[in-house]
Amino acid sequence: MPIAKFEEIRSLPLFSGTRDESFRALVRGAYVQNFPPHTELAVEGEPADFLHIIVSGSIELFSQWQGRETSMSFLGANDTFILAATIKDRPYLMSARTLEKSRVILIPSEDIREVFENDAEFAKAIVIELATCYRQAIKSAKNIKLRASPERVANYLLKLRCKNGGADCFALPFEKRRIAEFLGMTPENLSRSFAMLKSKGVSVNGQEVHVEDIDTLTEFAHPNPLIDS
Amino acid sequence: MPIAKFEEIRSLPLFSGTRDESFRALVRGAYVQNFPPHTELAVEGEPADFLHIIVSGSIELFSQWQGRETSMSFLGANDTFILAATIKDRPYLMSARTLEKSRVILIPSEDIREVFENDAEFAKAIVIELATCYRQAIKSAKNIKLRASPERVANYLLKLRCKNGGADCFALPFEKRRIAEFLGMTPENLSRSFAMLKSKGVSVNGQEVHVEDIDTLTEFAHPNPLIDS
DNA sequence: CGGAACGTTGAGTTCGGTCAATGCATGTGG
DNA sequence: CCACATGCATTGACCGAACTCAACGTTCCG
Repeated sequence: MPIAKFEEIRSLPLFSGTRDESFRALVRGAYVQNFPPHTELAVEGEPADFLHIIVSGSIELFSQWQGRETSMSFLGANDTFILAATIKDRPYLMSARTLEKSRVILIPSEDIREVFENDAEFAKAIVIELATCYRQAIKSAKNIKLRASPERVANYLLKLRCKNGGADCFALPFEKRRIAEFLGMTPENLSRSFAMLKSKGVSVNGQEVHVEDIDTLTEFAHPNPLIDS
Repeated sequence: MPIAKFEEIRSLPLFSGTRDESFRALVRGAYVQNFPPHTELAVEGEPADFLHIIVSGSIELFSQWQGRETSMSFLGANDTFILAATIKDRPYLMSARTLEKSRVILIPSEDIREVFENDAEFAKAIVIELATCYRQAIKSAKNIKLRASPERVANYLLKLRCKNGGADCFALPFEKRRIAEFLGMTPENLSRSFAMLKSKGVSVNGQEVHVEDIDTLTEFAHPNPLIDS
């Protein structure tokens, strides 16, 4: 496998400190793949044979139980999944599907574990990535357990606004039904939350969001860095 | 600080592969402390100056927002907290309090980060510990998002039964109010769930639980290794 | 021009939370 | 030893939040 194909990930935080020799060992058995939208890349319960790194596109992690389904997180370019399963050599806890056309690099889990043993810088990068994922999971749990659904929606909009550089007008990044699942509510309820947030100076038309009164919205949402980062 | 004081943790998975030299560096600035019940050891939002390792006793991790509070997890002997904050040098996301008299070892976060850089075996142990915590957090989120409250209670009882060697009679390990918070419900609702589970062959008297019909309970709970491990 | 998927809205129901009263166990001080 | 206070657990009544189901409008595609 020519290393040139992987130049696009060489500079990612996960590999930036990695020795050239280690990097070559990582990409030796790796391959790049393009997936169409709505393709399942991983199914929960299956063994974690590859670490996945997203080059472009977007991917949803979700879980199912007894016919119910919930979104766990949305990933984009440069994100990885599912590192913990790779490290522990255990089955996936979540399934993954593409939301749009996506380009993904797959690295055999064994290679990850091997390089991890021999390259301290790579090990450090892995740990930081894992710690970040863990803290994100804790924040998500706090969001679900401590907030009512309109509060979760309000804080989600504030986060989106922030990601868009603080503009008062921006687009929802995914279908509303996906956002609803992610926020732990039904699509119907998300609609009602949007309707209710009109009184807080928010208007939603299709994918487009207008925040007309940031102060009122913020006062209602009570955003907190220990939940919303 | 005499190394003898720390012999009790030398054999923990986190340190079992660590070189003697590294271990000495870790315990040099460390200290052991005994805390009475209901003592706060950490407050969310504060900087993570120490990694905590529980020698004995039990500790609750919890979070607050807008006057509301929720239990995030219960820890016991040999568990650590809060590793991710130590690694990333960021504030705690959760507060910690003792539930009973507890003995805890505190290691300065800087020492952890330093030894991590120089001892590959220790780094590996850290990563495994972190990956375990992360997967536990994911399981917990799935439990909350995918299950109704009586289902969470039923599965919690099955897990307790398992921890007690499969005996059909065992004691709840904490106050019911704490268990309720942990399971994402009110104490009143936990009572009602217990009442409802009578029809599934469960009787709860005070701290004592009797599982009289494991098959019926299991059929209702639908336990899943990807949630309940 | 259908047909399909999504989003919204309304009506009805269920689940879970709030509040208040009671019971029970524990602990304290007289 | 008793009287009393305190805190937890339970129960019932009530309320509100969120889910279900159904209907309808819209958009997007074939």
